[in-house]
Amino acid sequence: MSGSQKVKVYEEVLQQVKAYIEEHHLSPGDKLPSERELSELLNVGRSSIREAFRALELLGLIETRRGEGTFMRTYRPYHMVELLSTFILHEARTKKELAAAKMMLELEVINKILPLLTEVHVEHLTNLVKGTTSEKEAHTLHHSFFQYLFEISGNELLNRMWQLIDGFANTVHDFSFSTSFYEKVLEEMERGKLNNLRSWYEKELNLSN
Amino acid sequence: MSGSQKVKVYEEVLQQVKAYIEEHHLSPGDKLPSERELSELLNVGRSSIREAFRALELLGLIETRRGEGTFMRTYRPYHMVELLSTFILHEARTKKELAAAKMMLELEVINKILPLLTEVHVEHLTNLVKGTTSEKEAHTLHHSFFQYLFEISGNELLNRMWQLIDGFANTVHDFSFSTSFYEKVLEEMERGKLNNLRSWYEKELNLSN
DNA sequence: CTCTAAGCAAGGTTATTCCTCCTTCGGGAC
DNA sequence: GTCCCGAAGGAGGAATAACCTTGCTTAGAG
Repeated sequence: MSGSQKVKVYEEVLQQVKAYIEEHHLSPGDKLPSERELSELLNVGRSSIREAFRALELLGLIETRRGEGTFMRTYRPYHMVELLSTFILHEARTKKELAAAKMMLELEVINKILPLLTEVHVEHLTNLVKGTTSEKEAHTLHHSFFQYLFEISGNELLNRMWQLIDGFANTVHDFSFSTSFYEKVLEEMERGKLNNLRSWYEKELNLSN
Repeated sequence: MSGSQKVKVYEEVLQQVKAYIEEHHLSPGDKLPSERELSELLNVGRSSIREAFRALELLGLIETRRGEGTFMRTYRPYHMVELLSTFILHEARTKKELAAAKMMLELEVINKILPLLTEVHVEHLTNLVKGTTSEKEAHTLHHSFFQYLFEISGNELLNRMWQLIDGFANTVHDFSFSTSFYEKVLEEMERGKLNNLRSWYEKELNLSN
């Protein structure tokens, strides 16, 4: 009675778990309380705890190992990504928004690392591009290329954002770029200036539409 | 037992639900089978169905209305971005990283709306800036200014990302800008070109360090 | 000291029960 | 005939108990 809570228990549990994590400063790899323990601690049924845990697991935020327990995990787009494809298909708008966000992040990282770039970096990137011949590897190249840039930049936040968006984007759309794109980028990187980058990028996106 | 299933039931359910959706061509708004129905159809416990459903619900892929049933939902990527933001922002929260992400988004939105800008828009923004005198209102100005730009751009994903970062950043640090910044931006907006924007931005950020 | 088996803790899964909310539908009042 | 109200059924929300499997720990046999 007392005015019926609109909030579902499992949502409340999610909040509590989040609070627990922050309070105890849990990092990836650390163990969360057991389902039974939490169930008693929060005064909710074990099923509700499990519903919350399964949700977090699908998100890729926790990992649960049978016979051992539930653990924090470094976030990586995961099971979720595969599922999304079924649900997104029709949304042309979502597609565009994801592409825009992805481009923004990738342009930004290039901009940021430009002053930090050394010959070693350029060489590494050149090898990546030259080592890619088949179209099949095209996506891998794109990912490695930019992942490397994000590592150079050292900005963990931007990196996370990119990984997130990249994961989503790839379920919706094939973002393969022509190798000439990377070659041009490298060329101008060595010159230390990237003026037309945005327009190249947009050209590539139109091609693959 | 025949090599022990490693796959959890709720994961299997997820696949089955996905298959069901594709097979029956369900679109947003359509109803999914009830928990009890699915439970019987797939020969699994209702709890397992619920675990799968709660996970999908958290991702924003389905919506479940008590007393009515479970329905497909229009996918919105920013829903997920929001969920993950807590954890992502939590991982990397130096002022520098936050500022970089914020700047990136704000520069991006300016870039995007530039071709769409009309006199009406510019006038609205001018009034915002001129109507702000006290420092106390400085943050409000910044928020209204860019919120308006994001609305013009119509990109909900970028908007949501910005709101999350802006909100988080302001609880941790003070990011006030001088009014001359907005004046300069407006000036160049009317000229239709924004060359030095990035450097102005960085100058402002250094001031507030 | 080493190996093994028992025991325990933790997740995996199902079933039952009860509750609350929403929709539907039928009967009676007007 | 129309409108309103209430009962019934359907659907999700939640708790609890029971039982299984897995993995770790540990005490005891050798």
